[in-house]
Amino acid sequence: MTTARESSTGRRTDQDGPTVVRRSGPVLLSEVAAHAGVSLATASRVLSGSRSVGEPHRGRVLAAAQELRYTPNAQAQAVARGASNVVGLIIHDVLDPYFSSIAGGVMREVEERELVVFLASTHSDVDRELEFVQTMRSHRVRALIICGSRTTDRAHNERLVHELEGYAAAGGQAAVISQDRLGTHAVVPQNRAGARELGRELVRLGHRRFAVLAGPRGLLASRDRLTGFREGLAAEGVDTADLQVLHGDFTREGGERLAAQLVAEGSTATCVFAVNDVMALGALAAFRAAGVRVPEDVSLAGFDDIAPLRDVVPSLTSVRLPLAEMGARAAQLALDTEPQTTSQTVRVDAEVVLRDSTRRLA
Amino acid sequence: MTTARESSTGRRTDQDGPTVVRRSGPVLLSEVAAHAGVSLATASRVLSGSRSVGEPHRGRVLAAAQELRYTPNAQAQAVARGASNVVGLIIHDVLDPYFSSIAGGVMREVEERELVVFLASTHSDVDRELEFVQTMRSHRVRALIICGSRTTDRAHNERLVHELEGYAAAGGQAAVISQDRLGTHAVVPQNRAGARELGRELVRLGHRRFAVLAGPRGLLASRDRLTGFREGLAAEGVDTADLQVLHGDFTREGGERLAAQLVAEGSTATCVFAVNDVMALGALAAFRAAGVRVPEDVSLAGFDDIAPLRDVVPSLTSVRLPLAEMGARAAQLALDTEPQTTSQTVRVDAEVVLRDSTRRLA
DNA sequence: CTGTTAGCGCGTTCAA
DNA sequence: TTGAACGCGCTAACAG
Repeated sequence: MTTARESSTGRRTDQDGPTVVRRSGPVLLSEVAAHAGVSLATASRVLSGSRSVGEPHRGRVLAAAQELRYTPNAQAQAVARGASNVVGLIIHDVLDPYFSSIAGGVMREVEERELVVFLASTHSDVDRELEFVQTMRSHRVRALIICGSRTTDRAHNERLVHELEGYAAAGGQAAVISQDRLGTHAVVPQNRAGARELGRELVRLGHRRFAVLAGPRGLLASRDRLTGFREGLAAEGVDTADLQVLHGDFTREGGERLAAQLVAEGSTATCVFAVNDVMALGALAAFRAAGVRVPEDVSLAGFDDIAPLRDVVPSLTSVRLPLAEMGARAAQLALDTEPQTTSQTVRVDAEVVLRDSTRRLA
Repeated sequence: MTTARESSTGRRTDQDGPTVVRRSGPVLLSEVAAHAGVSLATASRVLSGSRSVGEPHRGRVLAAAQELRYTPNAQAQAVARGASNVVGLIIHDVLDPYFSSIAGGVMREVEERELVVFLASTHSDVDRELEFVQTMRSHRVRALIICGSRTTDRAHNERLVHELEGYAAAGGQAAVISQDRLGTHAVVPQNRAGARELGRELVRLGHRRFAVLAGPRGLLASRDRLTGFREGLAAEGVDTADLQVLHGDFTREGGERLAAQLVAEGSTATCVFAVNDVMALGALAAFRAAGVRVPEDVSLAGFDDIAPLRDVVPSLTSVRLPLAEMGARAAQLALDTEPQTTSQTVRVDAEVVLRDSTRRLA
């Protein structure tokens, strides 16, 4: 066996052996063409499946490609073709079932079209969100999907809109899953209406004194759900002036902390509404730890109806959102809409699902 | 406002207004250069942060880039530079907490290096796994991470190895999280040892009659855990000849179905080992539905110690795997190893965590 | 139907 | 330090 070093150009070493092909770096189309004895153009045509290929040649190119283990350079293809086949997806956290369910829906739709997805998680950091949008722009993603509640942070919103305008101007399609505030396509869960209906149902169960475990004040999803919940209570004749509202993180830990606080304060609420399910799960754990029984001592309701809810006892009352479908819908909006079209908004209904965690009061 | 149509080339329309720039498609580096009155090369230098830049120029380029909202074309950069900044990640399912935890770890490591991740989910379909490896190769990912148990499917393994050899030959780095069978770097959870220790602990709790809810027969993770479990029982003097083993899907539904079957058959086992936590969760639901109490009527243990376990009652005995760290470690192996180096294997210990779902027998 | 040629957007060498 | 020119791997006009 020869120990001949390869030429510094990193190209193939010419040897007299049969087909001993040592090389560094991927196989090139030009090599396939040469190996098949045709021009680069014809090789490109048969492998790109474009059109018109002579049968003596066609087969030889295919054979050469297979033998050489040729894999086209998607990046170069995208540059030459002027359009990439990747979709960007920005979420807060893969570990959060809310986001992973949506991601699942997006990916199903994306993979169906033989595209690839860039996934980035902001961990609720607005600066990272902005960075990722830039990164996605840079990679010329043909569609960009941003999910996660918008906030009242005007400065951030403006920068984001600015960035998205640049993206759109360059021919990119974007869709958000949350509130319709960015001038892009939008899949908008009916947070307010859903929470309103939940409020009404809970009052109908006989509850009058409520506490709400809310997210950060600037988070629109939390805000909308709180507003809707208030409306629901009011619609059923409950005075919401003294509604107890605690603000914390939009996470399991947030819910845990707030519920503990509720217990410590000796809240007299008979029913607690956590504005999302992960917070509700945290609250459930805190109540359990404090010896407060759900629903005997206090009723508990969440929002989103995430998958892990299936495995908790008592089963948790929630407001169902078709998460996977929302993701899929957003992907459709971004992928199947003609550029230069006015952006569309898809409203998604939320449905109250009463379960064991909310009891009927005597 | 003029309604002048853009030229068919889609380039900028020359107008006399101040800086009215209508164009289609992204802003180009050449435009930034022109706008700054410098050559393309200098513009490239300052924006790529390479070196030596005159201060009259440097500033003007930066200003022009900002004004024009220039975003470099990462694809073209990758082609010109000969190296991309994307990492490929192949998992089975984003919705499965096992995989999303690992994905979280991978992404943390990847984002720390200012890289991007391509995420693909196979839904346990080996053909899709192979397709995705090709796709990732095609996109010239600088690192590829494949997670999910290997199988005994020789044909598939060979094709996969073949594909990965091509990837490696082209200079790519790959790491698997599962078994070390692909000739790549590997992060290998000690499934067998973990299950063995679990078996011993359960016997020490007084159990003698066990049932195992296993995954598909060809799945190595399931097989290793079953083997280890057997060894653990045997080590404590339990005869495993008549160990009851049921095979099903490696999913929550699989666990649910098998547990229901166990109940229907009137199993006399006092302790059930589900080879992974999602199966255990499904089993728990099935037992609950059948009126079989855990752990009073039967003890139950799982494997992986996934996050959602926190919220189930009774708390589930499991074998802890540091999922996020495993993902991070795999990313490190693939990203921080010099190409042409022999592939490394990192063994990851699994730790038994006894909780309420497994009771001590009288 | 095929090969030649000119791009795609950018990095980088080479002189100047 | 700067700019002209070439190269990256591939697609798509254009002729033949």
